[in-house]
Amino acid sequence: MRNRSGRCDGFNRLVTQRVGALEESYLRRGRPLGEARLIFETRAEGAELRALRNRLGLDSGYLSRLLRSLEAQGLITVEGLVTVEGDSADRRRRRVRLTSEGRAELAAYDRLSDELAASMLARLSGHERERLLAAMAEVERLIRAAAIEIRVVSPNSAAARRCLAAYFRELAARFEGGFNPNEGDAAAEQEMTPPNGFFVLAWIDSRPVGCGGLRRVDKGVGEIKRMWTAPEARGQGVARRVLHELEALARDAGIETLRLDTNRVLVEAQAMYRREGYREIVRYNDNPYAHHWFERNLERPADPT
Amino acid sequence: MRNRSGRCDGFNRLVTQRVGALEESYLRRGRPLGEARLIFETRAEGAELRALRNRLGLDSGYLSRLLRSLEAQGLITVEGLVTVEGDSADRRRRRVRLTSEGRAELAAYDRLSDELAASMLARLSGHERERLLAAMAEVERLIRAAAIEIRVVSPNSAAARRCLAAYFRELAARFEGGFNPNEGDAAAEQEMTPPNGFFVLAWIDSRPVGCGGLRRVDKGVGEIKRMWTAPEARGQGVARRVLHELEALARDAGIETLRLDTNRVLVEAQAMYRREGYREIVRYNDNPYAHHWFERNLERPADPT
DNA sequence: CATGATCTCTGACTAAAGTCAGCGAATGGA
DNA sequence: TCCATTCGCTGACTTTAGTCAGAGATCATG
Repeated sequence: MRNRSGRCDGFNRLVTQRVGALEESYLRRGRPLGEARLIFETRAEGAELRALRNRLGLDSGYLSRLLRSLEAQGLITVEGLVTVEGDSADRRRRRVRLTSEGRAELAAYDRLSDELAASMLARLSGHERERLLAAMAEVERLIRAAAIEIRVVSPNSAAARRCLAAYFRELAARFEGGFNPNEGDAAAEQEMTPPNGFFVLAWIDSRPVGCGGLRRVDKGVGEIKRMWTAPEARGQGVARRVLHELEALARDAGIETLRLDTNRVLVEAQAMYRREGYREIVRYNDNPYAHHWFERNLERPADPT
Repeated sequence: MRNRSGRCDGFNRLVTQRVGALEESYLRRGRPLGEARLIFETRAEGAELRALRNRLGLDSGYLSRLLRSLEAQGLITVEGLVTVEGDSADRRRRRVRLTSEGRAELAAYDRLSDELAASMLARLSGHERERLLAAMAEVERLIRAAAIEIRVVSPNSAAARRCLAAYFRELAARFEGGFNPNEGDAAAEQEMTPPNGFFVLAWIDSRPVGCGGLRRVDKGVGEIKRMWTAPEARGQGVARRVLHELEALARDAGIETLRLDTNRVLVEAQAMYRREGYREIVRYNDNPYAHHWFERNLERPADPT
């Protein structure tokens, strides 16, 4: 442990130094770091104040003042939320957007960040450079994966309902003939409460970014349903973590066989199930939206073939 | 380029976040970050004010004030340099040392750093954890390597003389019969100035941490001498970088064959020369301190066998 | 439609971080 | 020996970062 932490320790000190150098270079643009961070975190696509406050850990009063200052510099505009599809948006919430000058500043900050990285890479050989970039990507991937937290929740909780609603909206958009949650398997969620089932949410930075449910269909048989990952969190192994959690819960509940169905357009999902040791089987239900049916025996390890 | 920098960018933002979390946890010990950083950077072995000022980028007045505050808390003592071996030390310079209370505080900060790392690792599987640690070690190693800078200097410059003096001290301590710089090859340094030779220093954070020299002994033949790495910078590839630089300079100067001699106790050096493509040859000089002689043809690639 | 909660904003603060000019002692070369 | 330089220190300052209480608008709920 000491040994391993020792290694982390060196890494911590090293990156603290690099971050120090980065922030120093930001300061050279003649703007306090708080404002620079705000521009940087808003990005070109804009952001809600809420999100900025959480991500940067700012007091709401302080944030407000920083925004006024950036507004006075002509770098941002603050506006109410746009109403999406008749949904009357919460008119208390506000959204920051970079003006074109603001986007130019953001680009300048991005350039500084690039330059620091480049100056760091310049003295390495091509081979070493590739290894460094690969190692950095690996660290990034794994730390992001470590930031995912899986928790069992009630399928009726507010966060769960938001995830399910987003899931159904996506199905309606992607399925060839649309999707009606009342057909298929309407009230499956109600069977996803202990002890006969579970519903889990995946969280990143206390934001729900994915879900999945398990219900018992027979003594030793369970079914996985409602597997979904928020678009902004894809490619980080969220669904895999959700699936593993459900499998562990199933094992604890004495379930040996897991089944699931899926639509033909959800090719990423099918690929993941195969990777995780699920094998295609014959139709076992009459879900009108399903085209493929999978099964896995939890006793056997999940080596993909 | 954009693509690659894009990856760095994500990494930068990620570590900025982690560093933010780390500093927040430091603040929980109820001491301003500036003081905490100072304790952290002083480490158990103490440090010169100069070094602290450079590493942390502090104004000398500000540093002084921070030190007074830590002194008042009983965590550090500030004292003059100790005179080493009759060398009259510069009595303006001062050195910080942690008291036993200070070391306890340092340990507490180290623990916080460990805990953050552990909480980060906790959600990963054993396999992933190992990959993360390996990737972090790789990033650390390569960034450290990238921080090494090699420059051609005069062998009479102050920094060069300091390195050579340290080198000779080390030889005197390690060689079985001691070492007298006046025997062997006394004034070799004088031949290490362009165009007939070169002397290079390796720098980390503008501190010289290693040296090496090249002199021409015949039309197409050169000799490598005075290869040394400071103890605190070993294991980071400093000597390898110095050697590569000298080889490149030799090539530019039309030298095809490089030779060198070494003492039997310098086993790390011998291993490095072999790794870098040098082959042992018969004695080519009468250096009384040499037991092994090596040679490499620069036309051939340096694959070790 | 009353009530409590939430969201942003303002004013009045405090603490921390950092800058600048200059002093006295020590040093290293001409 | 003199002179410019370096090192650490002090006092007087500014800027940045962050906190706290409360106001006004909006929202969710019974």
